[in-house]
Amino acid sequence: MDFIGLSKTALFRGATPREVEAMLSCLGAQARQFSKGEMLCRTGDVVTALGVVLSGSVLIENDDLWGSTTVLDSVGPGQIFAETYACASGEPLMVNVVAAEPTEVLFLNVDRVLRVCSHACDHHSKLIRNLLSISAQKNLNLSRKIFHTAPKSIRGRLLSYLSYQAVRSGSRSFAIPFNRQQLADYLNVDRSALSNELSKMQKEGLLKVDRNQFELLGARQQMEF
Amino acid sequence: MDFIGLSKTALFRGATPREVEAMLSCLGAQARQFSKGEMLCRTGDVVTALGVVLSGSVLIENDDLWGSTTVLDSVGPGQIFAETYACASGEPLMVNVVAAEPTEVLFLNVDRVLRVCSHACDHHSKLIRNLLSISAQKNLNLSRKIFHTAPKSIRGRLLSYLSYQAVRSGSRSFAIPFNRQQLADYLNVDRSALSNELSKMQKEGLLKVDRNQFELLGARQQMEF
DNA sequence: ATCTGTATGTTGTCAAAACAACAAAAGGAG
DNA sequence: CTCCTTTTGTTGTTTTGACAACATACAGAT
Repeated sequence: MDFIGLSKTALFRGATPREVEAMLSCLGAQARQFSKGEMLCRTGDVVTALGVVLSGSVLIENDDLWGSTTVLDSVGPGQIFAETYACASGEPLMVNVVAAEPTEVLFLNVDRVLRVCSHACDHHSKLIRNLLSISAQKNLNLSRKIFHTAPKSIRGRLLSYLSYQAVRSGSRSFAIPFNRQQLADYLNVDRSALSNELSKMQKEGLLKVDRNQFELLGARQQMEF
Repeated sequence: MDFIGLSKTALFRGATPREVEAMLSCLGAQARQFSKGEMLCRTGDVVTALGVVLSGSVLIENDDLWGSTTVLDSVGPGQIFAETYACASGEPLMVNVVAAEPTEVLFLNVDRVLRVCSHACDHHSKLIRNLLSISAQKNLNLSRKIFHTAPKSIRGRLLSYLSYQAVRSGSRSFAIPFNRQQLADYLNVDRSALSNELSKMQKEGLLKVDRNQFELLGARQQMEF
């Protein structure tokens, strides 16, 4: 990803490549290279800049009390990371950011992004709107995950998640973006138990499943369980 | 809460009462009254304005598939609501907003907030920074909740939550802002099971508890479980 | 002090889900 | 096609936590 490609990302959407380049110099953006495994930020750090992945990818990881590492997210070209911490001034990181491969990252100081400069105010304010939109979007994603993992039973979680997917797709029949293991992780349940529950629900006539293709059936789904 | 009070809120922090008043007229803010039980927004609505509670309070509620209602949050004077949906343009609400009592609310069109006007740009951009900061902060709160409810066992959740509280307070001894029931709700577990687990952990010497006062003990907490 | 309501702790039962181990199906690569 | 890998489904066992019911402790009011 070069500066031209940036104009297609969520953060710079709406700006032309020329404008992107102008903004970057105006903002004093710093590009840096990282080799595989190198740590860009670590738990406890207080960051003031957000990162834009230009090429390669970074992993957002957490080390628990017992030393084992969990990958929370993977961030690829055009996507940003650490923006939440940079925007909530002063909050120390609860995660590590590690290069998953040779990676080039652009760092943007959030204060300078938010301090509207006298020139180019219109693109600049578009950038700010994009940043806010990204943050709000992330917010909704997190809320939804909490929402779908709130029911105590696997069936409850599945119905919550699948109902939402049906509404979102505007149809009782839809595909989900997860395989079984990923869905189990998302809903915070055991994969085999998830498979099992789906089988049961299918036998009870609540839905039809084939791989990641689902169909919710009948009004009975409001009554059962 | 009047316009003077607004200057002490998270959204308007940094602006004087005079400046707040100037901004409000510049932004075309609309104040409205609601009587108890009145619905301000409902599931499925697409909103373009955020709400600031001036007096009274509103409840953020969810109606599940079976018609029962869950209160997700309560928003009081000086706090804002619906800002996430208003900022993530086009996302329909997944919740209802209901007046819990006679309530006065100020609605701010987010587009106008984000469209920097020619006058008063400095306060205006402070407002935008505040909004982004609120969003980022909310983001971190949601992430933390997801994080602390990720472990499958009650003990795991407790250790995750308590460790964080210890780090945040900078001491092994600290108070938490929840009673048992609230903590159980936050960690998504049964209250009595939570009490029980705390007892066990205390017997095992992992910690000391008295009401909402906690003390994490020794290095053993890294080894056990 | 007593009464009352609320918060917290304790115990036992039971259903649900984690876990483990395996079988079956799907999808590629040669 | 076969071989290999990955994904998904099935079954049985074991652990866990939800739930109910109750006991105890605490705080406020009278």
